[in-house]
Amino acid sequence: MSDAVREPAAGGGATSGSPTIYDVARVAGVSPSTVSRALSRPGRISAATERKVRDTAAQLGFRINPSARALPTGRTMTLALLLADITNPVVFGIVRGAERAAAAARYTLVIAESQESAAAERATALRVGPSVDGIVFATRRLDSPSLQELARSKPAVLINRAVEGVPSLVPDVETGVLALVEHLKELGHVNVGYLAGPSSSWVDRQRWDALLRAGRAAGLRVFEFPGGEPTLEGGSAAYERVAASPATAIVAFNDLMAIGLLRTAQQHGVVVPDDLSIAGFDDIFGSELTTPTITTVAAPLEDAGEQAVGLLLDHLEPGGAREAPPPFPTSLIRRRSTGRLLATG
Amino acid sequence: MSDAVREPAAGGGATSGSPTIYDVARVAGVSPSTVSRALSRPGRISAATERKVRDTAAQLGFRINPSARALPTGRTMTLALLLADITNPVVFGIVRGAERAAAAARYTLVIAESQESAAAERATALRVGPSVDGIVFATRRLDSPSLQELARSKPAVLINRAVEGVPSLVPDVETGVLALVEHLKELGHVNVGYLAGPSSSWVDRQRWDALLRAGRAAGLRVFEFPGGEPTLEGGSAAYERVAASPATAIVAFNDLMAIGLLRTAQQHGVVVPDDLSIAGFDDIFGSELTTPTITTVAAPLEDAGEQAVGLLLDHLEPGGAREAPPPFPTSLIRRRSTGRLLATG
DNA sequence: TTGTAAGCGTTATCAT
DNA sequence: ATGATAACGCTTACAA
Repeated sequence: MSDAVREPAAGGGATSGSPTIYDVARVAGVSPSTVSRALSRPGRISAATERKVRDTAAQLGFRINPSARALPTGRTMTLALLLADITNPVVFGIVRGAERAAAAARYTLVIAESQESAAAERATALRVGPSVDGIVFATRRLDSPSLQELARSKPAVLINRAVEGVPSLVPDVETGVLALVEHLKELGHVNVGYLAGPSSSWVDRQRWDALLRAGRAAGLRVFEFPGGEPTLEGGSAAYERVAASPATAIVAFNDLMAIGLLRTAQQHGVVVPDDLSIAGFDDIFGSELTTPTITTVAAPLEDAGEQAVGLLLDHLEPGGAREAPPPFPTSLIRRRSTGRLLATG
Repeated sequence: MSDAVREPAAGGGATSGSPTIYDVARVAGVSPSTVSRALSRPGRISAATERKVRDTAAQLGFRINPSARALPTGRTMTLALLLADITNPVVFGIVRGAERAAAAARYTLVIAESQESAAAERATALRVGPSVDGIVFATRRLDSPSLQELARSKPAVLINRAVEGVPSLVPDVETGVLALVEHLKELGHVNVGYLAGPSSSWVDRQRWDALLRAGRAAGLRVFEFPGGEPTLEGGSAAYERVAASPATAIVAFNDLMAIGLLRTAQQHGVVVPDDLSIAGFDDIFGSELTTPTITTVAAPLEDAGEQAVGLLLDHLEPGGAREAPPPFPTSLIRRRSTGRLLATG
């Protein structure tokens, strides 16, 4: 049946592989432009012809060639999501949300990882740039000037980071941190240490700033441990410093570090939360698998990913540039890793 | 400096946006075809001209237009990875490996998720098909005929699944399961229950078959609990059945289910592994975060993802179709969720 | 409403 | 070794 299509081309175009609009046109008895219009511009054509064209297109198994379409239009219908680290659980939500939003808008999502360095991130952006209509940056190493420059040559949206002149989707850390500080204060903590993440992280600064402000306002003593890798190892590595400090509660840059710290502390005989309270950020998968489960400041990352793509899509429109969306909310999830300090001899 | 490029087109092509090979040709004083050759076919051209062309290309900030290139060549230099569920920790390794391999080969990786149904998976494959040179299927709902048909119209590779006529990368479950059975036997278990995953899963059948064989060979009594969702919930949901059964050790389809079962069992006062041993598959992030940590059969998923892309790339080559790669190894990771049964009154 | 024809930026086939 | 020139499959004025 569909073999009819495979026949050697009759005149027009070489029927090499999949049928083209020329094939559809010939079979439907219309011109190629009519086919094009019927398929991409419903309504600008008589209902009858449109129907006929769609039918024969379906019958021939016609699938539009995206590259061919992108050439005259300049639109690839593809978006890129740049990630620092795919295996970091924080990004799962973002990826899923972004993919969903892209698919819903009939866009294709390209995922690119660029662990190494700022240079690698730049290179990755430049590499995928030409094949996409826009980029969502969920990276952290790139400096603002580079980001601004990249955003100039290709529509871009930042997630979890704010840079002057580049649309972005950022969390409202304030709310979650405020709740966390309240929580710790209620539990009787006074000395609260912040286990910092990578120094290049915008989010890290936000979290520390919010903690500092809220902590002072609440009458707590807050201080910062130097930044480390945002991983289990990074958390583990901080244990000695934490143990040597006066902190009775630790707020880690993220759950990964919180868990790393938790495990190492436990290995050293520290009981959490009796001897030490630990909290994190992100509510990653795994945070409620530990014993005790991790108290954390969560954000709707899946929504964020979805909105980031939505924002990017808006900027792609001719009249685009919708105003900056409000920060997405964060909230405290109280679990078992925070508690009242146990009075010990 | 680079502003020179932005000048209104001089004769040739409309300099709308990024420079084309025509711009490079004009500036370098050669023909467009020479530019094309210099850029995509190093060596087929005089060293001097190639140098000149490359320099001016760099100077103008020329970036090749992938859509334009794809039109005559038919190669998009893009690959797709189809996933059933992005948030399932099992796929992280696969994604990372695949992305790495693709990037190394200068290919772009498209990620597409298709949770729902076989129909959704098919639709997704058809949707991304035209924009890519090949597809890696890491899905499970599609039936073999559909897969074979899809593979006919577009190079495809399967991961974690074997289908006649379609190249695939599958695990050697045997080895890991054998070790697991030995382990359980050593611990004194006799009645071993298998908590099955989705009935549509090829991997599920492999695991059960291997367990059945190895179990019988070892003189154990093995039996299967009806399949459930491969999630925490799926594992939790099976608790009642497990509790009612004679099993003293449970092998779950995957770690997610194992963890789900573990938690629900614990909530019911069951002590793992004293009262019940639990093991899983995949060694996902989170398996060593639980208390007790999960004994599991692991596979090098990152390598698998990398090799799947490699295999696909091979099939894209003219002389392609390298022979089927050997199954990738699996091995037992002994942790704390399995142990000797505690004698109780 | 529909058809004709000229691009879009590359590659590939010829010549030279 | 290099240069014209014709595709590649689609969109889009411009005509009819």
